[in-house]
Amino acid sequence: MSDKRTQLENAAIDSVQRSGFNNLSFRSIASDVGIKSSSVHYYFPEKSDLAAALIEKYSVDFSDKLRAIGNRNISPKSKLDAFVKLFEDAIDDEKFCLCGMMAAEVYSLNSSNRQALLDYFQFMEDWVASILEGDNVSAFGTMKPRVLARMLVSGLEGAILIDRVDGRRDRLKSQREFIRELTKA
Amino acid sequence: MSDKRTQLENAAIDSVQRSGFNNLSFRSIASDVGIKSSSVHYYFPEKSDLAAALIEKYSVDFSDKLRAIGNRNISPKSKLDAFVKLFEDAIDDEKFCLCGMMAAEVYSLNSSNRQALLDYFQFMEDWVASILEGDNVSAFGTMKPRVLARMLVSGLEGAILIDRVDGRRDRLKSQREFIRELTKA
DNA sequence: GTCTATATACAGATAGAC
DNA sequence: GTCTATCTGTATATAGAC
Repeated sequence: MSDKRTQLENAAIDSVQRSGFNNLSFRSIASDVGIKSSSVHYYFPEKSDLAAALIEKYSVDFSDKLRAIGNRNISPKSKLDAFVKLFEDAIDDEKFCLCGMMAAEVYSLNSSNRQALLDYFQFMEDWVASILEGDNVSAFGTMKPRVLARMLVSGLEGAILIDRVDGRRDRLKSQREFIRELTKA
Repeated sequence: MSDKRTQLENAAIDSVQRSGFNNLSFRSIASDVGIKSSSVHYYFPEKSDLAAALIEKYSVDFSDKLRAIGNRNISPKSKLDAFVKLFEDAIDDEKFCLCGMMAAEVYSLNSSNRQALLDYFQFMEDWVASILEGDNVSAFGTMKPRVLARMLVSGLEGAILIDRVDGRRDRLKSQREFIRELTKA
């Protein structure tokens, strides 16, 4: 059993991915871990402190996963497929990407937390670009890996956003088809 | 000056595109049009009634714009560029797509309103596919127009979601590059 | 149609005891 | 660290006068 702070963060991340940061309450995560809402303020004085902790933890967990995939001795296609699977897993849990969710709620975030979101998306883009710069990846016209990486990051965030509405995976599947074309050379 | 109902809908749509449906209050739109919140209930008894009206109005306005673009005597590339410009205009007003925003907030919508969101995205996808099925559009490997259309819809929703965080257009620009490749044949 | 007034619920945040 | 108690603000929604 991890410490209370970690339990609170995990409960909060789960809640934000399902129902957003605005819908997240000190009361609800307190109840999840068996304490009172006033005690949550001991760990996170204001809600913006909680936001910062959630983005940070989610980003670190996610970048760890991407690095692990990147270090595997598999093809670029397999790496990108493993990447897409992270989004499919979220859909199966009826979850959106935490940073995608908070991007929609950007009006309720301070500038520091907005920057943290941008850092998350930038890291993802850089990771995808590094994969697309490898061998066995086909160009698409004159589009550079950087541009294709942006396409994939935007495409995956948009796909999970829409697919989550009905729980299907139609748009995520189209992203997979695109990756197949890019990596069949 | 349009009637009160229309004024309320316009104020509400603007508000949702900026700060979400959960953050929308009867009080705020009442204040926007100079009446009291209890009077808003005369037009929209419950918030779900308001949601339905907003999605409906936004969808009709949007599909009118797409049909107008489709009917112009211009190239497929120009049509898709005009399509992307709709998203750029939203970014410039610090707005997200209303249906994209409400898709993120899907947990607070009833099933009827969820279906209305899906109908919106489906219409957009069908429209893009119809453009991509025309002449002067290049295939990308074995990807069919339907799949490419899904790529563009997801990609544009994700691009505006992320770009809105810092007000830039980096990801929307990448979508434009993709369209350029598709339509340069 | 619009108002005042109100019921009910829940939010973030703080004070102070233990 | 966690609690009880409370302050203040805001939300949806309704009753009933005009």
